Amino acid sequence: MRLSKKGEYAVRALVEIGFEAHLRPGALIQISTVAQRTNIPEKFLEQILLALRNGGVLRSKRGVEGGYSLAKPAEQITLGEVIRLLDGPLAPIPCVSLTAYERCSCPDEESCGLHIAMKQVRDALAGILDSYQLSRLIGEVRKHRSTKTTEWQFDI
Amino acid sequence: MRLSKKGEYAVRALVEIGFEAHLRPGALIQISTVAQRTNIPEKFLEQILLALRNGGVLRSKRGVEGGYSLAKPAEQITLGEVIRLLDGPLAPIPCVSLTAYERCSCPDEESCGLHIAMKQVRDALAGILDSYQLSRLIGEVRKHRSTKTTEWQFDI
DNA sequence: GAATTCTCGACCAACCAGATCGAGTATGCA
DNA sequence: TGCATACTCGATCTGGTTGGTCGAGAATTC
Repeated sequence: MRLSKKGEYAVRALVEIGFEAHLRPGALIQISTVAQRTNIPEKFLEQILLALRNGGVLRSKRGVEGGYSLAKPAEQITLGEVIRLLDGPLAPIPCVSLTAYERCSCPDEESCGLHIAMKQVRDALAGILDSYQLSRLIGEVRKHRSTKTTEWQFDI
Repeated sequence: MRLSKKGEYAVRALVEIGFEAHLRPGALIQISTVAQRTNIPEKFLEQILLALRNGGVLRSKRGVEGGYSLAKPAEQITLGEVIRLLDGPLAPIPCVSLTAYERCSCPDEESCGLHIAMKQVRDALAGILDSYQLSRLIGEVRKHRSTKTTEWQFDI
């Protein structure tokens, strides 16, 4: 039931990017900067941000003064969306997945105990992750970092 | 967020063994029989049942007329226990695991958004799986199979 | 046109999942 | 005792995934 490094890094990077967006609205932030601040291997992070971009979570600009920024408000980005983008479906087994359903070997799904249990798990997982907004994570970090730099604390 | 084949097979096999226990209380059932009925590769199933035995879920007897049976009542066996035995901790990342905690790279866990979110996921997962009894799964199967053979239907 | 920064495909080592094999050991029975 | 039955257990194999790196290319700005 593990979250991959990709998934983990994606969330951490997004928090960093979202945090920056809050400090300097509209600004772009470079891969290298994010990599430094989060301690994620730069070239690996590159792949991750690209996936997020292709998934519509980030927006990018090339060339001098280029970089990444959120493609939509942090309230509209959920952990579920991000994790699915990098780790695939949330469902523990394919036969209970809505997005990537695949028939399993049991003779009858309706009466398969495992199926019923895993459906519950999938629903719980989706329930939590799909309603967990990026803005919430950022808020958490802000609360913490604000003990050092308080100047932008008022405006949220 | 996948459940491994081992975990899946373990549950399916336990349902079969538990079902048998209900039909013929106290009886033993052989690996080969379970393998046939569940369509799980026999030698692979062997490993799984062994792990379940070492984990205290199954009891075994060698030699002629040997086999496996539940080591305790089906009400006392939970999906959580079984899955942990074969797939390890339920927690999506080690830094929120109670049973296999490991510090992660973030500077402060209390203020790490990912940490907070994943803790919720872990709790939800454990909440569902640790209260899901094997007997419930068996009941489900009984309900279904009883449409064909009804003779033992009364006694539960 | 040169510096910067994202894009993208190829590559790689390590690890793990899923599965198989074969020898070993305990047990019951003739 | 000897043999058949079944679990035990370590070794091995294959392919795929994970986590990560490299290098050339394309867009953008100055």
